[in-house]
Parts: sequence; C-alpha cells; structure tokens
Amino acid sequence: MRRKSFGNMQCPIARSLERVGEWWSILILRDAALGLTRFDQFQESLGIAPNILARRLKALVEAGLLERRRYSDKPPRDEYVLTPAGSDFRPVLWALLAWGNRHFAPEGPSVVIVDSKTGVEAEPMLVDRRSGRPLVAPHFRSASGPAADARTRGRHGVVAAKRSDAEPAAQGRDGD
Amino acid sequence: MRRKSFGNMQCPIARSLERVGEWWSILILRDAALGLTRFDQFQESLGIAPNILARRLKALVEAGLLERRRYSDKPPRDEYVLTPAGSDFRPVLWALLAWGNRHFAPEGPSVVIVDSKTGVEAEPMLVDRRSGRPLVAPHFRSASGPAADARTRGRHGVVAAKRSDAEPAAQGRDGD
DNA sequence: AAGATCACTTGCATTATGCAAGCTAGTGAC
DNA sequence: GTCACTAGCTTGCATAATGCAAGTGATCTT
Repeated sequence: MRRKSFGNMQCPIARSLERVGEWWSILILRDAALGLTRFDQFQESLGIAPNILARRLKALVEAGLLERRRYSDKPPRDEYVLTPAGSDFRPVLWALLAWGNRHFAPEGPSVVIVDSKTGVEAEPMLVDRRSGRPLVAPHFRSASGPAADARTRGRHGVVAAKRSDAEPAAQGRDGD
Repeated sequence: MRRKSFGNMQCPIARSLERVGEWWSILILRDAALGLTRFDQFQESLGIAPNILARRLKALVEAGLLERRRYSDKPPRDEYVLTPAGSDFRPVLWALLAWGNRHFAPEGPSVVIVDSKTGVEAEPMLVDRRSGRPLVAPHFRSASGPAADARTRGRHGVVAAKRSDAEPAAQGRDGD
C-alpha cells in the first residue's frame, strides 16, 4: 500500500507537512523548542513508545530539523538539538498554540507566550514584515509564486475547479 | 493498540494537533481556505482515496472546523465550508507556508501570500498584537497560563527535567 | 558484583491508510 | 423509459504505521 507522500507536491504547506506532518513530530519539535534534548526526556514528556520516538527522531534528523550530537563518550550518549531550520519552526508552533487557546481552551489558556523579561503575556498575530499590516483573510490571499511551473500555475499544485481562461503569467487569480 | 490521543493533554498545541494532526487534515483545510467545497474537488485536488477523505471530512466537521451544508435537494448534494474556527486556522497555514518557502523551496517559492488588491508579495511574521514587537525566540517564550493546574504548572504538561525548586505560583520559569 | 540509567532494538498485536470496486440518487440524451 | 453519466459516498481487502512489552549493551553507582 504505502502511505502517500506530499514531497512531490509543489505547495510549500505540503512540503512542510512531509517533514513534520506525522503523529508526534510536531510535539517533539515543541519539546525541543522548550529545551529538551535527551531521548528519555522526550519519552517521559510525551509518553511515546520508544520505538516510535526513535523513528521520529531519525526522521527529524534526516529532514534537517534536529541535529544528533554526541555529548558523552565514556557512556556513549547523544543529544538532539534544533538546527536553525528546526528553530525557525517556532512561529508555526506559536500559531498553533494561539489557535488552540482561542478555540479549544474553554477553561482558559494553560500555556501562553510571554515576554521573557517582564513576563507580560503576548498575543501572537501574523503581519506583513514590510508594511506591518495584519495578514488577514480577505485582504491577503495565497497566489502562485515565481517558481510555480506552468502546469500548476494559478492553482498551487491544486487541481481545482476547471477554469477555461488562460493564466496571464505573473499571478493567477487564486482562491482564498 | 489504539493510537494515543493528544486530547487529554493540557498543552494547546497538543489539543490543536488532536484536531488537525492527522495525515491529510491540514491539506484539506488548506483547500477549504482556497475555496474548495465539494467532495470531488478535494479528491481531485489531493489525490486522496475517497474513504479516507470521507473519514477526514467527518472528523473535521465533528471538530467544528468544517460545516456540512446541503446546497441542493433534487440531487442531494452537500458542501463543506469552513466554520469561523476553521477559517481562523489560516495563520497556521500561512506560517507553515512561510516556513516551507524559507527552507524547502530551493528553486524559489511556488506559492506566496500577496495583497489581494495590489498583488504585492507579503512576508509573514509573528508579532505581539499590542506592542507590535516581533515574536522571536530569546525575547519571548512559552510559559504556564492562568488555567494551568498545579500538577503541570511550570512545565506545559511536559514532564521535563526534574527541578527541586518549588514553583512560586504565577509563572514558572519554563524552557524556551 | 549487583543494581540503576540511558538509549535504544526486537516481536508481535492493533489501527490507519490505500486501492479498487460498488452503490445510491439523481440528470440529461435518445 | 432505459442508457449512460455524475456526485458523493461505502465496502472489502491488502499493506503500512503505531503501540506495548520486553530485551540489549554500555556505562555508572553502591
């Protein structure tokens, strides 16, 4: 049978999920972002079976999100630390955190983002870096980028509803 | 055996993943955010097996992220549209998109976020809504929120490295 | 020398996922 | 009216993926 891979899709979301879309992977990255590094720290934190954890860690290392480093030779011990790409996953984690707090925390948020120095709670929001404008739905949308090939241009690798109009070239009208 | 659920964890990231963490779920939400609504649109877009798609749609409806609506009676036809909670998932999608573009698009981004009117590309960035300051790692971190219970306070539901100091009460020093 | 710890691996059971096919309720063409 | 066709699924069966329990090897502690 074999599980279908997202890796050959053009969409960057699909490519991201190819690396972190499996059960446990994101929680492992969360714990790594919290500072956990050792095998049994992850195991105790997550309550995950050791064979699964070993598989996930291996996959995350191969995906370039974690680095396996020997920190002791006399007892051979390795630790797993975030690579720059893995550390850069933090915005996704925090977006997930904020979304979970908004919708699935009826008793109030149990985890929040705070200013490290003052302890004041922060409220995550996506903006455009240059203009600073909030990235909200009707005003912004996704569209084909420069590296979209002609085959998928104007539909993000999505075989959407058929459209007879030919795409102009630069940016096709995309949904959203 | 039974797959382990994240639903009973306190961490909002785990709760979010309980709803969208399965294979295909996030890509279905992506397509729904692009405007797809019908069963066979999703199927054609994703190349997903129909039984799996049916199961995922059902789960997303039960999770409150999609709403199933009848739009035709004479041929009985339903459509799936995003609920407010599902639509609010967009920041996570765009954070994933930006992360994928930064790290897994060697040939350049094939999908980007643009201003709907001008078509100018936007660069997603997380900030604190009130102060407007960028939410970056050393300056901000995650910490226990008001609804964290004593058992997990100071560790986000994470059984981290043992610490002998008692937690003060309000905000425990957490990793990150 | 007898545990204890860390970081796993191996065996085997249970789910989840996938493909192909079928099925139901209609619609349009003749 | 019946034949083909579409949309939106369901059913059967094969193949991964996930989980639990137990075991292994290297080292450290007592």
